[in-house]
Amino acid sequence: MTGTFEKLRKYLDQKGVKYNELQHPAGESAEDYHRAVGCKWEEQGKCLLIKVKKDGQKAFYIYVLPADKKGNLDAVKNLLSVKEVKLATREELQVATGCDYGELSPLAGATGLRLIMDQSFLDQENIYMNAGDSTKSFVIKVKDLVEAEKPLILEILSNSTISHQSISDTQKPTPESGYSPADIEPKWQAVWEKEGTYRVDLTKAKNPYYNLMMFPYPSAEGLHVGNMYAFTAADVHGRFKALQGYDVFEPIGLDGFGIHSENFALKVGRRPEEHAAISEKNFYRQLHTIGCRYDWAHTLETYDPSYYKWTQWIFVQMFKAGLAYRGKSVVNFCPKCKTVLSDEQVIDGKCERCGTEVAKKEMEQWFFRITKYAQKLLDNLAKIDWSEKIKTTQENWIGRSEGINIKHKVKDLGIEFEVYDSIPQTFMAQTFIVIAPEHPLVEKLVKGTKYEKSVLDFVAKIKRKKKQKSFNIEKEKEGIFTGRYSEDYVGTGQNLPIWVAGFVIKEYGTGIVGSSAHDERDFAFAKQNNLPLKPVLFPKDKKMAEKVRKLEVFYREPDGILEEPAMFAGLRWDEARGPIINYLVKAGYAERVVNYHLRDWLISRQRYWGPPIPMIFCSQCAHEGRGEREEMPGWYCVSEAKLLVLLPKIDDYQPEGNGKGPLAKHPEFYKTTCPSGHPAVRETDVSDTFLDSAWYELRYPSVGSAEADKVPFNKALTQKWLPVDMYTGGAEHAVLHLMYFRFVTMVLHDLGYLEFDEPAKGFFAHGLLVKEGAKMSKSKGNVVTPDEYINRYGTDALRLYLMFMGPVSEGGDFRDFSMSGMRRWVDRVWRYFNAKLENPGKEDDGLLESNKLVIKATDDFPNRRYNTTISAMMIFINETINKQVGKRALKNFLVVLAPFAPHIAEEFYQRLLKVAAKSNVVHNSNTTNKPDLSNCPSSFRSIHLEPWPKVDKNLLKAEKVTVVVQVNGKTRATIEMEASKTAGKAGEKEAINRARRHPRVSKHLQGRSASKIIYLEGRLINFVVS
RNA sequence: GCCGUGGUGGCGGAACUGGCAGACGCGCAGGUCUCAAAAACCUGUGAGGAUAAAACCUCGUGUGGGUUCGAUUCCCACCCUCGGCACCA
Repeated sequence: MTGTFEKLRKYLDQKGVKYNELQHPAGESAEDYHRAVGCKWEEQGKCLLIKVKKDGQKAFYIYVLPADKKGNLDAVKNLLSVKEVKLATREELQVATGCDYGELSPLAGATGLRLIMDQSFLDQENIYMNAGDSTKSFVIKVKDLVEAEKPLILEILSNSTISHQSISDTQKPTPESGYSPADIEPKWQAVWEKEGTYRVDLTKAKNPYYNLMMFPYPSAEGLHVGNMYAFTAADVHGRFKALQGYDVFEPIGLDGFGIHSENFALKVGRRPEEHAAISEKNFYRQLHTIGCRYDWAHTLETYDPSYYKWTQWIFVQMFKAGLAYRGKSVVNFCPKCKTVLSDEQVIDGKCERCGTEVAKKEMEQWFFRITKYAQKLLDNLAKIDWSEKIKTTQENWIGRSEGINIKHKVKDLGIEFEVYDSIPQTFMAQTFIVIAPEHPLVEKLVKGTKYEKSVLDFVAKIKRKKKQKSFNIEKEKEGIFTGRYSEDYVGTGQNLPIWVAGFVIKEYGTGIVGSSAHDERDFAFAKQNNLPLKPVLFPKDKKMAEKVRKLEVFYREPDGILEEPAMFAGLRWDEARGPIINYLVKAGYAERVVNYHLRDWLISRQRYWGPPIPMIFCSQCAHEGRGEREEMPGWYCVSEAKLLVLLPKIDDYQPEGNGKGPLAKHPEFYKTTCPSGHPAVRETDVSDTFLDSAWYELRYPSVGSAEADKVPFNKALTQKWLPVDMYTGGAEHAVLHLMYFRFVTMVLHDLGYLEFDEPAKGFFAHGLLVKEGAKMSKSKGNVVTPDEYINRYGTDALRLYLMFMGPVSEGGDFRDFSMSGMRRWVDRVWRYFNAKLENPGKEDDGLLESNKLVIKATDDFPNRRYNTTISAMMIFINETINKQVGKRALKNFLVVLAPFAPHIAEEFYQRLLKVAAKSNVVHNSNTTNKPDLSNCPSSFRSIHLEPWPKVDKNLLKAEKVTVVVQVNGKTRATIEMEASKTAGKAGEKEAINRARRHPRVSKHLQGRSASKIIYLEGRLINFVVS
């Protein structure tokens, strides 16, 4: 490496090129720098290569990466006054430059000069030149540089013949290592498939382990590297379990029904089912390449009629159990997707799928009564082994709140109503009542009074504002008096005025709130509307208390002291809660209630691409008050025998946003008869995509089974394999998918279909893989597909790279900088094994090292600390590369490697078996991409089904230990001792004596006496001196 | 505001249960080999000081306190990051 900064300076000086130096802010990494410069790493575009030979010495390469290819090309032509400039792809550049090594990005790893273009070659005067030192670079005028190098550049351009080579050519084995993932990976994938290495006999398996990962929805751009990150993490776990002797069932499928897929299909002008067919093919192709141990005999797609028939069946069960109902309410409506959304699907007031601002609309919709299960969803959290983070999030989302409903009666009208209060300690402070504008009671209160018009106008205004999203929830403290009073409030004889206020939420509690001086909102509302306030809680500080009394400040703290009612005076706010609730309940003024934040699951979607909701409505029956369920006259579910309700192929499948789905335009679909034979109509809405994925884990084992079209899930298989042992997925689904997933299982349990009431025993939340600090998304254009990287580095190296980034739970930042480093390591392993297998050591050689590795790995795997396992493997290679290593140690290493790099591990394990069998057959690595299975032995023994190595503890006993010697807690020396000699009194004495004699220690002990000596056997000695 | 998570070199990260801070890797620097590259291999790499060179010394895990022979780890207070929730009465 000669591309030093100073050399570059010298070069520029020599050429007379003017430059400025740019010092990068401290702490900026090369990545930060490149980002700042605005260069996109993943630019698929072409770049211009200029080779600059310098004074017969070393060569610099200048890479110009234009953002806008066409414009820049012309600019380059102009500058150089040439007719033609050829652009090369990165691969071509590699070939042309001979830089055919791991790091293929033209901007990274290139020796010598790097020239990075920001945006436009034409407009951008300055370019940044950075020579190896990422902390500073030169800022040079483009023209100056090109002018100085013109003769050379011209010469090079005229001479260089950039040949067109395909990507696969770049993967040709390098002569040094001979490692070619393009050869071995498809080869072993084919062998595993042929041998059924990952296929489990679902009925006979003795040790079942269901390893599930959240299936992807087939998006437009294909499987991205974030999916692969999650899948690899889950797969490593599954592979480890298999090595431990479990029969691991690891299925995969596609969540291809729903708005997201439909929106994309619409965008590209393709029919949803056509898009599904195309993306299915692509996804399964990609999923085959990422090296996971999928069971390809048990795939499912949610849009497959044989699947969604049973999604509809679940709807029917919900209806029969009284858990599906129609409700009219203000719902979230996405104007772009032209459909309603559940609360969970609205993020920051925007549509979860498309980011459009969500509007409020009053519509009648299908709901699932998930709130009925709120308590169970909460209680069961205690018995499942899910990550705490997810549990907490669910807990918060369910939002259980305990309190009381205080009884009220409207004066003169006699209407009774209740007011929810979760902090009733300050009930004596309540001086007025506020009611939500949407509350039905409002109309009754003002009917026929002089307040009627103004109140109803106010209500209309607030409704309008909320609809238009112009209701500022932070600031609005508007309200209006209804003219009514609550009579004799909790027996105090006081009448409290009833107001309508925009800030009250109709859906929470009773939609009516008792207001006091000890609630911030009420406080502000009262001040604005000149309502009385009566503080009853005061801080201990006299001055502060006076301020509270004068209503100068708002106050509510747990250590405040209550003054009223008299019987509780002197109690602290936090200790008064229980007694006060007891008092109010006993006196009959209130009753205990529990409220939840969780709302019912809005299930209908006015779209095309989903399972039609299997319901029929008969207006005649409705009129006569007949129906399948008493509370829902006119409604019948499609009988189980008549399922499936097939989604018809229609041409006008685009959503119109008129409150009805596209199916509503098709009488041939919706015209039917009710069970009594009257003409009736089918429901034309489809169900939410989250219903599709709320039960898929139940289906996987039964896919392809004899009665797959007769039952949603086979009873025996379900009993054997479920609940899921380990479920891996993203934390972002904590309140969406994971809540519905649990809910559906609970319902099916209560209906007697399942013996368990939780779908997954374990859940692991993987972190998010981001791209240079930003979330990968199509809109940002930074979605990375694994294909490209698999082509360049191989699946094994990519898997290792992803798992080495850090703990899987934390996610990571995908950058292609260090990936070449991992490929280098895989190359190193390749050479290592070639050498070791050629000349294996004695049986015990390397066993100590491999034992240490196995111990570390055994420890790390359950915690998914894969990064440290990989680190331990690197240490093993480093420690033994120049030593003799026996076959046992080699095998141990390969077993640990296998979950991460399944192909290379298999490759060398098979060679190892041959060596062990003293066979003279030398394995020829194929040079074609076609897998050659001819030399695959019939009695194929895959490394992936080998038992996890046992640790030989005797070996470790013989090892020397390092004892740390400290003086006053500061490490001054270390001494080596045999582990066996550090034990007991004798060991202590020996160790201390040796420590004292150590020059570095004695120096610090000189002239001072140790008042205390701490000895930890075999680990540490600490001399405490004054 | 509430709930949760985290803060360690140039970067990703490591450190068992309170016991050598910075494993492993990336990057960078120097070297070997090369006509020259690439690859490979070797060496160095927290900061500061000291020295001809070493040995060595001091500081250092967001900030300030505390507990301890000893603190990245435990306790208290604060600051910041990133998630999630939020007029929930």
